[in-house]
Amino acid sequence: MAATDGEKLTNAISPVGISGYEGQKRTCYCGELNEKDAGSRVVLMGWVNRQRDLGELIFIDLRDRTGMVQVVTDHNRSPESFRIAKKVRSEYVLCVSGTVVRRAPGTENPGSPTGMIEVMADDIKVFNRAKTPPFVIRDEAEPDEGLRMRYRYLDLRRLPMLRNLELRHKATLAIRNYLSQNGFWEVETPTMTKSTPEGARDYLVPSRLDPGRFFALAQSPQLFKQLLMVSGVDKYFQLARCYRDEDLRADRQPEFTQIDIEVSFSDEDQLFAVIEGMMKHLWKEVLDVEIDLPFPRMTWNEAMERYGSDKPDTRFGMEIHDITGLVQESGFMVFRNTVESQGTVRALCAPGCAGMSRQELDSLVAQAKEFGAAGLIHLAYLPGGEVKSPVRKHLSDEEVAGIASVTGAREGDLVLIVAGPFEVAVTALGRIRLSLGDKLGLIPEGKYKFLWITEFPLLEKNEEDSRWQAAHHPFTSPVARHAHLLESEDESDKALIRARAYDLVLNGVELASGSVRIHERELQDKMFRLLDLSVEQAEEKFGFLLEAFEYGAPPHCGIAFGLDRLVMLMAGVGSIREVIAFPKTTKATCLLTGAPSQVSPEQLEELGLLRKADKQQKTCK
RNA sequence: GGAGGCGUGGUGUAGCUGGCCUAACAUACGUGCCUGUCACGCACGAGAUCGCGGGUUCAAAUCCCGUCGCCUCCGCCA
Repeated sequence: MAATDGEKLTNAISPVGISGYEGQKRTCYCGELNEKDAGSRVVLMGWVNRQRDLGELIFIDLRDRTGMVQVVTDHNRSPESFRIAKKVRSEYVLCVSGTVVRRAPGTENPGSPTGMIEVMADDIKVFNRAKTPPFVIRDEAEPDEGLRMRYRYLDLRRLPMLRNLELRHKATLAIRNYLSQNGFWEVETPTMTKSTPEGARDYLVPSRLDPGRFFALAQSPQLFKQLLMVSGVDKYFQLARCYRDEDLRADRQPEFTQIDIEVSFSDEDQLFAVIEGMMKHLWKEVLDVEIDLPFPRMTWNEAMERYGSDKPDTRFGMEIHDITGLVQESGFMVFRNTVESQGTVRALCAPGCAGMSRQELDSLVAQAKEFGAAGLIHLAYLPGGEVKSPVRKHLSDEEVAGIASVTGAREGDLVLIVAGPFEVAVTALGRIRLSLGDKLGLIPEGKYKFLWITEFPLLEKNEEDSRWQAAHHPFTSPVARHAHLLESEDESDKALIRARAYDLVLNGVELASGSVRIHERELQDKMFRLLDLSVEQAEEKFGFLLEAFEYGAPPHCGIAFGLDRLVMLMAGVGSIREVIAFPKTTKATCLLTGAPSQVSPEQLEELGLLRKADKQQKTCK
């Protein structure tokens, strides 16, 4: 029990005697010792991972951030250190002096990197004792994540977590080095800035000196980096903390880090080359993995057509196929009606899945519906040539054969079909593709498939008020061939305009996002008109940027990486919390510090958030 | 805003079609023994009113309702 431990710690007469740190120098780290060190005297400092007391012989696994090494004491050799070792417990903090020796034949531990040697202790000092930790600090242990976050400092003691922190450090260092060598300057921008009306919800900071007014924590340095281009910084980058008050996910935290980059007098091709070089450098430096350049490029349209996603995982195939032409005169009315109402019919082939059970099929249908599809049709191409499907009787033999031919389905395969509006049909199948790919084990481990997605739609319709809004942000250039559509009278043309916006995708994860910016005032004004923004509104929201652009803005473009996601993928873990030292829960709280917390009425009053009267009322309660 | 999963000694789990549960197992913890362990071993011991609140019942860890916490997903994230 915690209380008992506390008593033990404070009341027990120390049998070991805690030593202060008196300048004794550590000579090396535990995990770095090997056979070459045999014979040398060392001074180690670290935590007790485990003590094994064999009576007249005691082993201690001493741990620091590099790893572990076995310390031995026997009572003949050093009675004093033996006496101390006897009382040592897990997580005690020790200074061990001794000699590295090769282990006797037959006592080596091939399972440990330092298993060929051990340290014969002739002096052990205890810097500190430790309560029994709330969970075992061992690499493979996986306690409840809430508990890990509550005691994050203990969770981070686990070597895999320390590895993640180290990896993150190496990654950011490699990025800084690479960008600096390529002429980029790191410039800091304000985190306390002006609230932006569009985009994510802001975290607000009240101004004491200007009661009733608020700063917003920056959602990104977007506007500042464009101002820096106007300033002639030319090549900018920043590892910037960003804050967004939106619901959390495994890959989303309320505060996160962007690798923010912007360059002047460059187009996509030049920027892509710099970024590709950065990724190559990063993977080589940190993971010692060679990656191939250049990265393939795919337009947004093609990505949606083939993978039903704007961040396709191209580590495996199972692509989506268009069978609209095949079924436009189908006897199955769902298909025919879809085609007549300008919809589309798409299919994908799940290899070897013809034998799927009723239950598994039902779950696929449920998934498809969850992803927005009206339904999901399946055709099982059974071994022997028979085709089983709830709609088999509505389909002609030609249709059945045609679908097999287009999707590449063979005997034993299952074809899944969704009919509906383009984006609905392909995204539903795209999600099914991912979930099946995972289930069928089609996704290879250890592969890095980078991919540029280009020509995103410039605008998208806001579902709530059906207004057009910028898909990326309002300063994104349209592609030249669509510039004329900006002024088109035809409303449906707006959906067709493509932007000079791009994402870098890795293994199905959006790693980075950017665009070529508008740097001419007239084009920008057209853009605002398109977004139904009046001159006044634009002025109110981004006036300072528009004004800056009137003093000579260079053409510029940029990109921003989610550093947390990048490191997550490099570390091979499933959540960015694993690569963030002190993450927040899915309710955006910090279990370690207890933030967010209440503040005193005095504090609120000082900030102008509480009137004196309210305060008195509150205190009276 | 919505859907789902989980919550039982310090930790990880079992039990959860109600009663034989006076809650099991492993590990950690405490004491003792042990000179080659490395998930050390052996013996003994201590440790949980089953997240919290309410209900149903003769009887609730178990069923129902609510609530809190953690996680996953949808919406959301210019």
